[in-house]
Amino acid sequence: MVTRFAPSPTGYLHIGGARTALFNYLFARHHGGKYLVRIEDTDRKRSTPQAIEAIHDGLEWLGLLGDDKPTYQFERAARHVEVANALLESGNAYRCYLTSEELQARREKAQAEKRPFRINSEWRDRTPGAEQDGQPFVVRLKTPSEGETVIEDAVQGRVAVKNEEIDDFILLRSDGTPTYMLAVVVDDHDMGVTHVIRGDDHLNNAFRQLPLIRAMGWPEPTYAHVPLIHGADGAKLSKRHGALGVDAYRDEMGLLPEALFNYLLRLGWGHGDAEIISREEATEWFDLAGVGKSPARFDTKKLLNLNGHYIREADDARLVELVAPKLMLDDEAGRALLLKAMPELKARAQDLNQLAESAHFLFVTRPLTMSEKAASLLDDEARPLLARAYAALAAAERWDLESVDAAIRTVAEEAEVKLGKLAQPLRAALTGSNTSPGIFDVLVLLGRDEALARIADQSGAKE
RNA sequence: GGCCCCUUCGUCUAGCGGUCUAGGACGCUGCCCUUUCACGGCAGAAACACGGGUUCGAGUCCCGUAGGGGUCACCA
Repeated sequence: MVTRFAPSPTGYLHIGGARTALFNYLFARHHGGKYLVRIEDTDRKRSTPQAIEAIHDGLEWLGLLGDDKPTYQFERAARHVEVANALLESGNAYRCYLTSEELQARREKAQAEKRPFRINSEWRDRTPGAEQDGQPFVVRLKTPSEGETVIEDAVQGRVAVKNEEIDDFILLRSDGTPTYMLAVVVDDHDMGVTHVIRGDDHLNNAFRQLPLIRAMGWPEPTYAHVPLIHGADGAKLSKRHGALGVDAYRDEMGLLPEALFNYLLRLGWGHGDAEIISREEATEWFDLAGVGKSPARFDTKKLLNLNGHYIREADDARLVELVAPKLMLDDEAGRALLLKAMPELKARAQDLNQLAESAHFLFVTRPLTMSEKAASLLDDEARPLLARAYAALAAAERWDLESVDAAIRTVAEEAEVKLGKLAQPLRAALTGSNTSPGIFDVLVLLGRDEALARIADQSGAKE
């Protein structure tokens, strides 16, 4: 059992491609088979090394690299031509001398007359004469013209198309280079691919590829055409709503790979009520029967919710490594402080950016700039309370959770105010914000000197 | 337009003829917890596109309608 993910390197690894890769990977793993990656770079004009790099990075980040080194389709061009020639020799393909201009003219004429257009090359049954000598030609496959072709698709079910709908598509261009349609079939065969799992935009292609496979007498793969992912508005996913490269999800959105993995898996596939699914469970449960036939819409909120879950589950040291660059933290002391604060910080972040932002207060230098809401907390009523808190904290013998807790609660009690009345201004003074981890945690994290200084800045208390 | 595919809460889905007064999750609303924000807990609003069949019985099968999507290159 062999599956493959075959992206064309004309851009980044987009979200739909990532899901296709995931399904191929999971299906192979589930059945103990092999999962391969093939770069479809036969379009030399549009394929770039940067795109290949981006795809590789994206797959690596998601843990979806192929089991072997990737195959590059362009390098196999000679083999593709060889197969085309074999087809020519066996009479399953023919040289067509129709030029693209002629074809274009026929297409337009058909359109003007509102007739469906089909390529109907007279060269299918015509032997080239002397005048064709040296003239450019393409090689076309002789597809069957009667009856129908049926595909038992593992996702779509039984799909039948009349053979008259299937045109004699091009195998070799007039410059002698192989087309995608030829290349996929040859490569899939040579790589031993048994299950072709891909976007359902390829379903129509399957009806062309099958006659080619049959002409060669090769074993037919099982097809599984997975519905495309749509944007939140139901339209095709475009750059505007989520068709970003996975690198953007990582770098800009601040996602963890396991969150995207889980989200993509649940998009179009379900396993009972399971929502949080580990890689191991996914491997154990994944099947093509569970893949829905209708396109799914991309939902950023749910993705973020999942990401929050995985952040809370993530190892603190790992999160420090991911967040430190966003804070431009390069010293050990800073990292140590971040690590110490991480259990409190990660409890309230949905993405790595929020996580970095929430840590910001730890590293700013006095005097703090107050957010609007923080500033409004520091009113005339609050300042004297802060001064009292300052005194109580300064007098504390030790500086740990227990003692600062006791000190602050005592101040609130003596001043006959609710704890919140004191905690909120304190939070503002200490963090410059109205939201933060628990106030006692903040005091301890900042340390005695820094904490007292920040309180003094806002209360007018003298050190 | 031709061909092909799809249609359960706003979204992702469970459902594979009776157990569905349709379940879960995200989101939303309310309450609880609480020093803030989150987390967590509890409660709630919210769907079988429509119309015909088949059947004792249909969200589940069939047909049509509407809506959505895909594809029609010497791109992949």
